[in-house]
Amino acid sequence: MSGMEPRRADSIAQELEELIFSGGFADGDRLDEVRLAEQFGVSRTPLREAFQRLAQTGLVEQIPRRGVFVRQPGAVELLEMFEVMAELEAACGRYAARRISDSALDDLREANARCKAAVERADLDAYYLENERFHKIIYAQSGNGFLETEANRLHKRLKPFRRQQLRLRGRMRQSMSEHETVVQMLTEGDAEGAARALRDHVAVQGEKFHHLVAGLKTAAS
Amino acid sequence: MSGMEPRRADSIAQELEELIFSGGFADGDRLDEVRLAEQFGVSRTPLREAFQRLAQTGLVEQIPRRGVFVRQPGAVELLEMFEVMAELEAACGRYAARRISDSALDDLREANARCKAAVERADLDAYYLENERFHKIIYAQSGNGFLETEANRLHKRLKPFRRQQLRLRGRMRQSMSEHETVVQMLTEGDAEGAARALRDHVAVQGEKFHHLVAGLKTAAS
DNA sequence: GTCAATCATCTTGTATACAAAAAGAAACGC
DNA sequence: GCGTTTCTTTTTGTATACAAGATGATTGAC
Repeated sequence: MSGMEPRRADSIAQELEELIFSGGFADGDRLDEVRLAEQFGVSRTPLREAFQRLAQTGLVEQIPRRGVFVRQPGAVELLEMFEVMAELEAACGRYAARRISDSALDDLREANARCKAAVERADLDAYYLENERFHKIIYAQSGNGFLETEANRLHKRLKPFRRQQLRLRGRMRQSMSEHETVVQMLTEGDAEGAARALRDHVAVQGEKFHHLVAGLKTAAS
Repeated sequence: MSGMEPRRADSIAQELEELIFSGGFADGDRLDEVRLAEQFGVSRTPLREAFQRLAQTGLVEQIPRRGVFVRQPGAVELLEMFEVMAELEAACGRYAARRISDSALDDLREANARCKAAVERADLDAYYLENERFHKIIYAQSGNGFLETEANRLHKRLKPFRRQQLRLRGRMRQSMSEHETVVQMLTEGDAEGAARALRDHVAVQGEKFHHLVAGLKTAAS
């Protein structure tokens, strides 16, 4: 995909991102420049560059003259992000309903079929992969490159949380039927219908997750 | 507002931002690290930090081992950005219709009245300022902090372009009447109506601007 | 004369060195 | 004993030095 050798700072940013996503750090943890530098075997310079990349996506907060601290979103902020994701997806759907190509519609149906197969096998990983394909096709078919980029950005940030939410009982099956509604609306060229279907589809994910997290908190207290 | 001394890199990023916004650089121009460093009287290190800030907001593009290049959006990309802005504002409006407080509604009416006064005086600067207040109130009243942040981010980026578009004949007056529709919808708690009014209000700005730029290009060729 | 290869130069990326600010510890006064 | 103040230590921010890739010129082959 890219024959270009990435700069060291880039790969470090990616690795740190993975670490934070996978729960390697708690909310508020300070990222020690010197410790991480020797851990990665580089100097502080590329690390500081990596920190800025992370700050840009909101994964860490840089406080001047204090340091950088990981920022794991709480239940409320997560719900807010899912709400925005729902709006972006709705917008993609509205545009895509008017602009989507026949071949893209076929791709959508194909991804959906593979999703269905994954549900039958209860294969969470496969489902997750095809689900992502499904959504990215819609982003692209919005015909708005900026919208597509923004949607992908937020989609990526919500990735680790969406996954947990899928584990809820019956969620995969429900999600599938929502996908089918989306495809139908896009096929009919119903812009508002597609927008509504996508908004609800994504918003429900956020709400489920919100309940999940809120529930955990209550249980822990 | 902030008693905190900003780091040097921050202020440099801001200055560069201003420079790019105000047309100090053309699309594709390369930002020379050493030249700018001595121009600002600092070393390359804080400049490189500043570059990353700018890359994050999309003002410049960093190409590994090549350098950073300013990226002035063209007519198409600008239209795309306005379309996304329209969707974000519509979302703010939809939420705000259910959540807005009475005092915020008063603030909105007040800002609108000052807008009107500015139109009468044909005072572009005053109009622009109050218009911004108007929109930011709606972002805040969405009750979704993440949405508010994202809306403000894009709003800021579109700032220099929105301004030019206001110069079109009759645009300020039209914009005013659109504002009044928005206030009415929010007062009535009509979520979909507020969303539609705001989407149209912002989308038309993008379209006007698109025509404006496209027209310039055609005339120049 | 054109094209290719090599070499010189310039630019970016990284490492190290230094300065200044914040955090923490110890001494002092009450 | 508690709070305050000073001093030490740690940590961030910036400058400089060095390494490696990219650009452009020069040379040579055909």
